Amino acid sequence: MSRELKRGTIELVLLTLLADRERYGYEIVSAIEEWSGGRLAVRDGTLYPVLYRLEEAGFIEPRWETPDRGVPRKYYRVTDAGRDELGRLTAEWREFAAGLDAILGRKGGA
Amino acid sequence: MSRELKRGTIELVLLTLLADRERYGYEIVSAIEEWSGGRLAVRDGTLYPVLYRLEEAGFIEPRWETPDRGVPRKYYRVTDAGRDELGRLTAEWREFAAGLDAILGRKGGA
DNA sequence: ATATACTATCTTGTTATGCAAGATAGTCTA
DNA sequence: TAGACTATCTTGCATAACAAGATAGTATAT
Repeated sequence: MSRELKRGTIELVLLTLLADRERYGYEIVSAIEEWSGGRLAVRDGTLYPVLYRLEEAGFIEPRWETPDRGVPRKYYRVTDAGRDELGRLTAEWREFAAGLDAILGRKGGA
Repeated sequence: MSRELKRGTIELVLLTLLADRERYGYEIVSAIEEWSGGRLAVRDGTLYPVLYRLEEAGFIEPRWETPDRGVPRKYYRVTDAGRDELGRLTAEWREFAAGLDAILGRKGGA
């Protein structure tokens, strides 16, 4: 899977997964593979910087959970602004995919 | 339109347009807007380097046309290797879009 | 005890590429 | 003689995905 195609879509993917429910970073890696039917994969070294970008932009909020046993987990949830952004990014993706599908000749894309 | 979404798709777009028929660079800029229904746009400063990449890879071939009047035009046509690459890129795009749509279309659940 | 493997977060350096901005040059009209 | 338009091409910048590695706790086996 080409690295370049993923550009600009990972934030959309993360917001979608976190809008479903609160998740922690390491969990998201496997969720992406599962939700995409094995078609998409993202490394954790890619994931964390994206989470920080989203947090700094106010789209998601972290919450540490430190269990008696086990490694601490940092759970993220989507803010109201994050849901707005999710809607915006989704619309942008659909518009882009529709434009590309129109060029490829596929009818009724996105 | 986000710059990042276009990443890795411009070569696919160019090969598609040039597989339709021979075209020159400046013409492709407007063809992209037309074919995409106004949804996609690419600057000429973006286009020419991509054409050189495709030419160097052996996917397209140039042909200068110098009319008695007017600025010379460099027409590109797709090679056999270019058609193979077009098929490969198209499949990759469809796989990626299917994966992302699967994530976007999934409402809750495991 | 120690080695391996797994969970989990985080950082650094590399690389690819789309684009803004500008250079160059010919044509056409006012 | 100026402006707008066609047409190709170059330079430098910003962004983001990733490989690779660091850190650290837990679990199992030998």
